[in-house]
Amino acid sequence: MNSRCRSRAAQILANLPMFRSTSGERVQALAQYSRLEHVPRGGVIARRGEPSPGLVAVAFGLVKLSLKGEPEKVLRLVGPGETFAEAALFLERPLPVDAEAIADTLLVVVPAAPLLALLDADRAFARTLLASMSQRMHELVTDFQATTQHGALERLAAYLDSLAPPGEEPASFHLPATKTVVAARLAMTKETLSRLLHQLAREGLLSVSRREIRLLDRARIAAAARGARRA
Amino acid sequence: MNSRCRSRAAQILANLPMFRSTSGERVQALAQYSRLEHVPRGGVIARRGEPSPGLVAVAFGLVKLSLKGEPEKVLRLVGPGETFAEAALFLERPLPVDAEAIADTLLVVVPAAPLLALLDADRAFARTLLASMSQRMHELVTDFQATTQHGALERLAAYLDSLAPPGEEPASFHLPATKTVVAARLAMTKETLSRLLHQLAREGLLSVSRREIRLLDRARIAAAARGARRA
DNA sequence: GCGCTTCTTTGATCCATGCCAATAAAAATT
DNA sequence: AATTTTTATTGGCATGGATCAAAGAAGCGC
Repeated sequence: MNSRCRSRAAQILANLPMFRSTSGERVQALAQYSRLEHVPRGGVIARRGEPSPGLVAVAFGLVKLSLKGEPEKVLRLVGPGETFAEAALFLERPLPVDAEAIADTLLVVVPAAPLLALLDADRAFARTLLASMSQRMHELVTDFQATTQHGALERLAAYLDSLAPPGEEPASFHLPATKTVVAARLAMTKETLSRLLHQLAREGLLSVSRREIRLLDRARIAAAARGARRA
Repeated sequence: MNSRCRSRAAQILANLPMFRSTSGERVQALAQYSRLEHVPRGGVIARRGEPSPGLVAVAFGLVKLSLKGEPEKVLRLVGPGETFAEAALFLERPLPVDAEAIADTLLVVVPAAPLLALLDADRAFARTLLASMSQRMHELVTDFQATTQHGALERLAAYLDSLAPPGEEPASFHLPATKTVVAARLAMTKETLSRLLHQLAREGLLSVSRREIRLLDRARIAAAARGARRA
């Protein structure tokens, strides 16, 4: 890897929350061992069952982590500034998920060895990493709860509410991926998603156009997320 | 806490995989700051939304970690030699689950502060803890997959297969809790569990008596777990 | 811009599970 | 052993969401 790439990698890594408190030099050192990987839309990054490639950070693009099977379940959509596969660093076990780029994506892949070394060298890093994994765990549990205890409509409402930028109403934003992928992320079929979205539109809570969502009545969206019965 | 308790706590902690590579002295030190807690069957250990009490280890008994709501979902049953609430040590967020003793239980509760100190002092501990959390994460993902992608019968078969001791056939063992709790652990109602168990019994794959399960045909149980259609 | 491919919508039907209710059986309590 | 409380079984019914099928729309490469 040439020096331009190395400094690019260092820059990307330095911006991760995980390395917030790590010195610039150490991040540089990490970048030395890392590689940049460009993956086109649709490209496979890793397959379930393979050994982990190391810690993966997304510079730009979007990665879909999914559990293969019928139907496909999307565990997480990983965007710029986020990382995945941390947990696999500490287990011999192979990856439990498939990773695929669903947009043109640039990755920084940091192998396990230098990270383990950093763990010994930098005490703050250990805590930050632990915190980061704890956070991920918390999200998983929340998601699990949503999937097992709430209906499809509630999950959708909660998801939309979480995507909406804070502030002015009506809030407007884009879905991060195709509706088919979003549906899989929400543990429902695309048909169900389509129907629910149109139902909410009919009731005047939002409007949909292509991938753009406009929340017209956030209070009622939030209420729907909490499971309030509608008229 | 008197010295008898302290040494009891130290002994329990020392046997945890998490402290496998930690020196006896350090474990002793940890025990100094810990407290033993005896909780009767049915007793509440922590409620969702409360701040974490610290790392909790089970000496004997059984703890149910569950997501409250309709219906209740049991995330995990924590038995002797296991721990929970690690993740909460590194987040300000309150616990995402309820913890209740479902048998007479003895706990060792280690507050966050000495653990964080140990993290700095003992490099191996950081790795072991990370590995332990990664392991937990992996289990959660596996469970998530089972719940979202497999039917109730497959989940039950996989669960029974995982409980069965390796070796001789027919394998025989006890359910770790009442059928109602096991059902919640498997994300189904007790009615569904009852029906599935009797269905499998009728088909000759197993026999049930009280909480004792006897797997008569492990090959077919394993097949059912993989979703094979039955005649 | 044209045609191909992928995504989305909509309707009809089906079915695994949940929900309710009534026993029945077991376990705990006296 | 009798009583109460908790757990488990069984039947009947209701329903959310999956599945199948078939058009439409949008995006994409040529």
